[in-house]
Amino acid sequence: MPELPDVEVFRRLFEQKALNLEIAEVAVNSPEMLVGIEADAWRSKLVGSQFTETLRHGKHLLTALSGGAWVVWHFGMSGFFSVFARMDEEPPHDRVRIDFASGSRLGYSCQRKLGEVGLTPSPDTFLKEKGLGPDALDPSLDRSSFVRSLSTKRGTIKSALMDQKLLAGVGNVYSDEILFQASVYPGARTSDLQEERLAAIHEAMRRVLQQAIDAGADPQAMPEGFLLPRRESDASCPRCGGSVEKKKFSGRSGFYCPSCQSV
DNA sequence: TTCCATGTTCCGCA
DNA sequence: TTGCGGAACATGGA
Repeated sequence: MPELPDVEVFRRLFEQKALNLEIAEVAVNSPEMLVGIEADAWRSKLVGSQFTETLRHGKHLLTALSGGAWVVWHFGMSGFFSVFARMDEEPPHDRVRIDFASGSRLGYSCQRKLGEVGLTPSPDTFLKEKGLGPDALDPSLDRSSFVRSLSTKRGTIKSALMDQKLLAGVGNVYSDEILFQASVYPGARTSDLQEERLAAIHEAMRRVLQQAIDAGADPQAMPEGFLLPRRESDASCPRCGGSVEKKKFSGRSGFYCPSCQSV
């Protein structure tokens, strides 16, 4: 679930439900998911404090604490937030839970435990440490800088789009959608693509991510013509009606339409 | 039972 | 030396 659009939806939920509330209690049910800090130390940073602002970079969500530090949330393949108005509710696989003095609670669930929760002094420090590229929707990643950074890549265009050090936020599902919308075969060598095609991918990337956010990252609410709700081998292509194919590209399964997408 | 899953990191090979 | 691609990671559903 959690690629850029999903995390943006989480950010908005957090912004709406968790900002400026005193943190009364913190439960760390799966301490192994905390990175670089002990559960007790992390808890005591939060309790008595408040979240004051949020920032999303790619698939990471950073939330500022009134004490100065920032909590870093990463959702792996199965993470999400849930908010409860009542204290007697709790979702399954609740790895971390924050109870607010106002009586509501925020749960961080991550069934597969591939996510991470941590603490950083500042977003800058964190981004530098991780070596993340610019956020895929950042205006600074314009057509020319997108083309420039992709021009150094040797592998497939699909894996280039998913390289978080190049640009942050695009994962397996949205790389497929972007390439479908741009009519480019996922297994095309990046170095074989002309500049106009890279520019088309850039344009499709911005459009797809924004539309997915507007749809609340809900597959059923995506615009007509999206491949995303049809990630099955026997599905029909929303554009030509032909059959969607599934194939491994550098270890991940990609879905594409062989007649609409080409090198 | 075996395979697969929307993420990241590590290792071997070119 | 650098970078690509596959395996591994943890867990549960088909």
